[in-house]
Amino acid sequence: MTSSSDGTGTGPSSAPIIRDDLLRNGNPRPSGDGSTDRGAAEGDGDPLLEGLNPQQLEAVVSRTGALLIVAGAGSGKTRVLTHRIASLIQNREAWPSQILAITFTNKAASEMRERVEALLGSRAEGMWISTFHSACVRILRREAEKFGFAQGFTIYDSADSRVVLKRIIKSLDADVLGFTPANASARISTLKNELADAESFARTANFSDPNEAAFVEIFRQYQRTLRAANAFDFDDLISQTVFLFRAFPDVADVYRRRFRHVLVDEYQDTNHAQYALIRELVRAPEPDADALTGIVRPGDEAASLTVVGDSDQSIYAFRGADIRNITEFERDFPGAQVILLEQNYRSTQNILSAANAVISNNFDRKDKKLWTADGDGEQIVGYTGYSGHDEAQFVADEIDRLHRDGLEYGQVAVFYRTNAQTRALEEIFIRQAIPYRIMGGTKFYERAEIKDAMAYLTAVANPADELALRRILNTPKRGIGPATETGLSRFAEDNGISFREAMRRAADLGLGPKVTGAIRSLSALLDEAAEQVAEGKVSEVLQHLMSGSGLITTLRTSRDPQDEARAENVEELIAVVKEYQKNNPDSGLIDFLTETALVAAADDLDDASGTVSLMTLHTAKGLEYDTVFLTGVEEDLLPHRMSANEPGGPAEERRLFYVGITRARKRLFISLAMTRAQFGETAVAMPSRYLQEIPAELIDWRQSPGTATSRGGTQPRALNAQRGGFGSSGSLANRPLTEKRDWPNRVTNQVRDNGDLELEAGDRIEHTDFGQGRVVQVTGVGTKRIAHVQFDTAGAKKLLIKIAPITKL
DNA sequence: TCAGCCCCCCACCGG
DNA sequence: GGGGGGCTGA
Repeated sequence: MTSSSDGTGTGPSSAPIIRDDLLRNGNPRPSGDGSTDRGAAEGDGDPLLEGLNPQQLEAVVSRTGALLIVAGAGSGKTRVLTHRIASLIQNREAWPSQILAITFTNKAASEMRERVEALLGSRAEGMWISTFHSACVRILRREAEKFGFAQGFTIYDSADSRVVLKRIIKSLDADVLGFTPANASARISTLKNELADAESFARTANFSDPNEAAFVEIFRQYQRTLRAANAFDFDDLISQTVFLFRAFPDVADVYRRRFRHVLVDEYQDTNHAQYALIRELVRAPEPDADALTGIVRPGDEAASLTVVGDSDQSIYAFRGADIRNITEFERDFPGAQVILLEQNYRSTQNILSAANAVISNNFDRKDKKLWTADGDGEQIVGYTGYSGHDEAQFVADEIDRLHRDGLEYGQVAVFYRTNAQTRALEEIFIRQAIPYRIMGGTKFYERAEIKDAMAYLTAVANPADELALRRILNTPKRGIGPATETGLSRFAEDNGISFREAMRRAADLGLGPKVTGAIRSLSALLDEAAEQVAEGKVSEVLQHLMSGSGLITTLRTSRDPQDEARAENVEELIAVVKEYQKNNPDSGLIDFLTETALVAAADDLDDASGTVSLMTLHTAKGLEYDTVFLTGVEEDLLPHRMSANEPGGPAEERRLFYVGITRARKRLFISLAMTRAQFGETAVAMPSRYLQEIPAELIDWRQSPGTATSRGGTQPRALNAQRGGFGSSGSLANRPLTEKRDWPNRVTNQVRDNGDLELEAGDRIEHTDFGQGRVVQVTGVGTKRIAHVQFDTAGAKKLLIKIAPITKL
């Protein structure tokens, strides 16, 4: 049992300002009885409680040990969470360091942090607001040495895992059994999400099945390789933290005592490993009695747990999310309080009606209808382009129009199902001079040249990482081929030394003088860099590695025209490092590597307010924008072809569509294309089945998919049967459209190098896609000059002069 | 033994 | 469109 605060020791638990009764788990607050019928008057005078509806207020002030907030889209969930955190701090019920708030995406984490900081100012420091993965890395880095890893362990991304698996599969000839790096990786990932490891799996495996026997061996070797490389993959970060807590209860207790308030966002998306981690964290620590006084200190009870979720927004089944975690919360945590937030404060009624109509097609759900008191708003706008580029052009034109009417670019988001769809959007946006930023994509860090540069840093930070060493061994080309690589590897094995040590002893391998010299100078470069690390400056280390290795120089002098851009990317990485260092003066090389491994893009380093945000529907969850473009609403994309035939697939894809719709505050655009490029080829696309689930009167089709038939002609286009088909506001209804020439407003993705073409107001130009027009105005300088053109038939457009496919007449 | 070239095969979503 | 594997020429 908890005694009263003694007020003498150190640490928050002894601070007199902490209200002991409130730290106690499960105790009612002095001022309340836990009923949801709490008058708003209670919030009077406290800015943190003002303007909350009764349910939101209860969710902020409730202090039961376990709290589930069922929050429909736009119901003020983030507001409730951030105010709840802020009120804990403000009322001195907790120190910031006692708060652990977990989200799924980096974007959501930085958003929550910003909002808490806005409420509290600098008092938010010391709070852990992070993704599951970053929280686990922080714990693992501190405790790594307790279980045989060095503190500077590497985090392998999925591509790294596949390289390892590829080698293993090849060495075992397991490819004949149907193993590929991708499927083996997926299988291992699924197991790790269930907290299985190679040995526990082996215990239940059926070894008479050659496939299963081979898989056990692959799994074992994979895990052995990672351990030898002092590396964790993404799934390990969670599962190993759970194993750590279970194996070392005293270590777990440190975190259990520290985090008195654990809050989990998007709880419906937790998988078993994440669930287990939460359970471990909110378990009561062993009593920590003061040996001298015998006083048991407060904080020895289980931490309070707040989870927020909405089963209609569960979209991560593909990585093991288990909806039961939320549906069975009350059984898991007896005495838990449940609060429902249903009123929507984000979207117009038209948008909500569309969302309600769509999601009601999912069975097995508790009926729930979002509603707003704010009115119908504008109709949803629909558009069908001939191709992905036409669709992108429509999006660009609408953004341009809205921007001219005063809407900030930062208030606009474009969503899509797959990252591949960004290409067409980017090509058109660049040509149309629309500032955009791709959120959440890992693209930059997935580029080969960036991975190369990062591998140099990794090799310095974690010399055990053979994968990183092999990657840079012959990058740039220095005449060290596969034979030499294998030779080094064998030499290391034969002599019981690391690959890195084998490089130092290259002279003993009996290789040619040229190759030996190449290995030794690389080895020396890495040694120099390692010494430099101790002095601090990560950017200098990277610059030294880049100039010493000649990576940038090689790219600059290459004959391949694309290498120039690659060199610039590496330069940009150096700039990123410098920027990182400026913002995090106390952070070292390992911190930087962790950050880049876990934080998809450098997107929270920059303020994106002046740019349109492009992201996948998955990244969009939890965010909101004034204006939303939901693109590629086609069969095979949404639902995606990989999900359409899986059990639960179409329902999950519908939730994804629902998530996208409910992000919009005022304006929602839904678009699709008749044809879509994939594999570099163009295929016919059909409207998504979900489109017909939106009541026809809610959508204003600027250009309807109508009754156009697919090229195969065996099926009418999916939608015309319902509700009399699409509105015929577009001129295309009831007219088969199979030929591109029948389709108006079609654009290409052509660009042209216009060099230093000079344009001024009044000039006439001709554009490949838009025909003739008159230049109204020219803005910007140099390569960023933009022509504002009034086309004779295509309307007003902005064009980036340098690359637009235009000629001066 | 290595570099260059061609061809094939692929591809959902995130940390 | 692009990365990786396999083949060929030096």
